[in-house]
Amino acid sequence: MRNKEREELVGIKEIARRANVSIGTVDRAIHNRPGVAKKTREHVLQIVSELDYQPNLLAQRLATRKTLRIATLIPIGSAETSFWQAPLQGIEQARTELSQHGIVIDPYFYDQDSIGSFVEKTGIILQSEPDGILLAPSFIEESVSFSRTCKRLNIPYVLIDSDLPNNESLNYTGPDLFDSGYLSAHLASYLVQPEDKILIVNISREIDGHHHLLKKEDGFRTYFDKQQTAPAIRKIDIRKTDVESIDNCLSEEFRDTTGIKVVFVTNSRVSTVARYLEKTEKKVLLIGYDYIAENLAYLKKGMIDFLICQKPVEQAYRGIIALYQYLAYGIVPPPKEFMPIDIVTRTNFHVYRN
Amino acid sequence: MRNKEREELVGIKEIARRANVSIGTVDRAIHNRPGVAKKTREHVLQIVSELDYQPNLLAQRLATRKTLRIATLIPIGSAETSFWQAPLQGIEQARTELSQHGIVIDPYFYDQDSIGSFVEKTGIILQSEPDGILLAPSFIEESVSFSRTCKRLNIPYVLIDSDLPNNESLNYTGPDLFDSGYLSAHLASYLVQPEDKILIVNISREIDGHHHLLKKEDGFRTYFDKQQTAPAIRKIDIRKTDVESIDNCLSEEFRDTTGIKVVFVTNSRVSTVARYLEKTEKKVLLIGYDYIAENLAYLKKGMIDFLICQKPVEQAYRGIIALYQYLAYGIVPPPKEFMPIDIVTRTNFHVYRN
DNA sequence: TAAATTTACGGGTACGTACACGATGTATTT
DNA sequence: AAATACATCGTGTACGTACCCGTAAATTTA
Repeated sequence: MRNKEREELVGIKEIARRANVSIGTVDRAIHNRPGVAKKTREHVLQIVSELDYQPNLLAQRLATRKTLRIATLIPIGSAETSFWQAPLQGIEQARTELSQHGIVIDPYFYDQDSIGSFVEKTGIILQSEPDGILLAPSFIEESVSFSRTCKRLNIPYVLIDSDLPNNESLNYTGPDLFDSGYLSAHLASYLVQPEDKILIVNISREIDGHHHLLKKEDGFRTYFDKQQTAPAIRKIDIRKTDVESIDNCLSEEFRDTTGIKVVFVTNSRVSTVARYLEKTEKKVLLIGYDYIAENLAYLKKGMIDFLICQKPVEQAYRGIIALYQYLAYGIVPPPKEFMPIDIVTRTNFHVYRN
Repeated sequence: MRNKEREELVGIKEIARRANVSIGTVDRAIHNRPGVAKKTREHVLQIVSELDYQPNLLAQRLATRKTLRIATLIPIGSAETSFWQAPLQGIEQARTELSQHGIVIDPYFYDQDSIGSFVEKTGIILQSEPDGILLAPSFIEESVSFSRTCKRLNIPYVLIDSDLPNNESLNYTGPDLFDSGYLSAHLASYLVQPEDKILIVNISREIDGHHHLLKKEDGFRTYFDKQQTAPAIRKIDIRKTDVESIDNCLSEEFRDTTGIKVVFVTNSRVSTVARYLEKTEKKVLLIGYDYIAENLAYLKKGMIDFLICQKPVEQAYRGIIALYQYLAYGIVPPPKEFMPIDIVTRTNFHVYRN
């Protein structure tokens, strides 16, 4: 560690010297605060651009003793799926890092099965008057309504996990659902012969609202629509998510249809399908979603062949960082930030970063 | 943006007040600099731990006007492969971010085909007395020798891309080559029938020294060794890297061997194989390495099916960050940081982050 | 034209830490 | 007992920026 070999870093002081004004005036000019003559301001800004002045962010944040408060609203991890632990982890990570920079993050949670809880929490958040909001929307209409309110109150918000129609958020960081379905079909295409059949399985209480699944299915089908020869594709919607109902629906399907070679489950509930296939000793290839404990168990056993993952931890982390950068430095993020579509198998899950 | 609601952040000043000493003494005690009575020091440290004092990193780096200098040494991007542009990009990214924190990064390059250039550059680097070094080793012996010198001079160094035997570096950030070969075999296993044959292709001037390739091949074979039924595996080593030589070698192989269904190329030169296969209109599945322009072109066309990628940009970026954290804050990184093994196809490359 | 007001600008202090220097006190030497 | 050495500690300044406050100059009003 050797001492500074100062490369004459220009600061506000040097600018003041060159412009023959005080540093106070330079400060006002740069932040175009009132109280500086037009001519003086132009002169100062002239020098600022000449010297390509870059403010020292350290000193800046040290001097502005502002505390930015960011509220996050995501579903709470349920017993049925541990998926939402991942985004929460990303939030915690951002919280730890940013606490050094005077950022406070307040996490809020809603019940994915209760619209009321969602509306309730949005009210509480608005009351706390945060400087920015990160939202993982589930209920389309209510979320759109909430986002309008944020817009009106001039509170910037970012979305993760799922985008909203006609969205005007500062940023969306999440998957392109269509593409992930498309990729799944591409993978499936390697696994089937023309005479084989493919089964798409949607498992969700409300498949209409959750257009998640439909977009993935659409992507999946679109891939095969483009091929000249395509296997037969069947699909079932399972609207009761308990084990027994799922077993029944699958049993029925496998009784009626022979030659199913690949099963594509459009969300993280793939483990329940794996459970069924294991129990009934069916030899089919299985593709599903999300790096969660339940699924990994079956991935290791070889019951699940491919998991499509979209870095939920990083989604939340990046969302907050984008918000932070905007609030603290005025950096406007790109409106859409699509996450990579990762393929996780039993031979690479051990080094996967969720 | 609302004003600070100071949550009485404890600083060195508050500690000084409580301990009835000056902030100067607290400073000495914390950094255990000399000049503090044993009793006083203990008292101060007592209070420090009671208050769970966390130094303000902003103020710290603002006050210590040290400039840390990090030298990086990687191969220069050659006409034959653009691979090394990626790590360089990671270096540049780190450089941009860290310039705010008083870190200077000096990139050096060597010619991957010239041991002399490597040795020469290591000499220049040592002469510049950097505070830390990031190295992408190619020549095993010379690199080991260089690392010993660093050790002796007490200059911390980190490795990327490829580890060294008996390595004592501060950190290695890169792929686990064996695992990546193993994964490739797993993918290949979905693509073949028992009667099919698999061809492994090593393309490199010095396959002995470049044990890269051998480790991957080892991982690949190991996978099939564990299976009860395995396809026949053939392999060829191509030691001349010009187009003509590669064409000849491949022609010979495909003339002598029928039923080759999958070709596994153990490095980024897979595009040259794709070129051959395209020209000769062979219908085989192709697996190779690295997200580089040459390969992407064939990926899009469907001539390459899978590319295994290991985030070279991030490797370099993380390596430098690890070095920075160590030099600036004394944070010791984990010795090995294995990168994820990513599977890139023509349906997900557009959102891949190299 | 003098007084009142507004506008423009400089000076000073604070943020939290590091470090040089100087001022104490205590122990050792002559 | 005085002189010296040394250990211990406090003070002051600096890092680069923000922001408050006071004052001088320019402008308007009486």
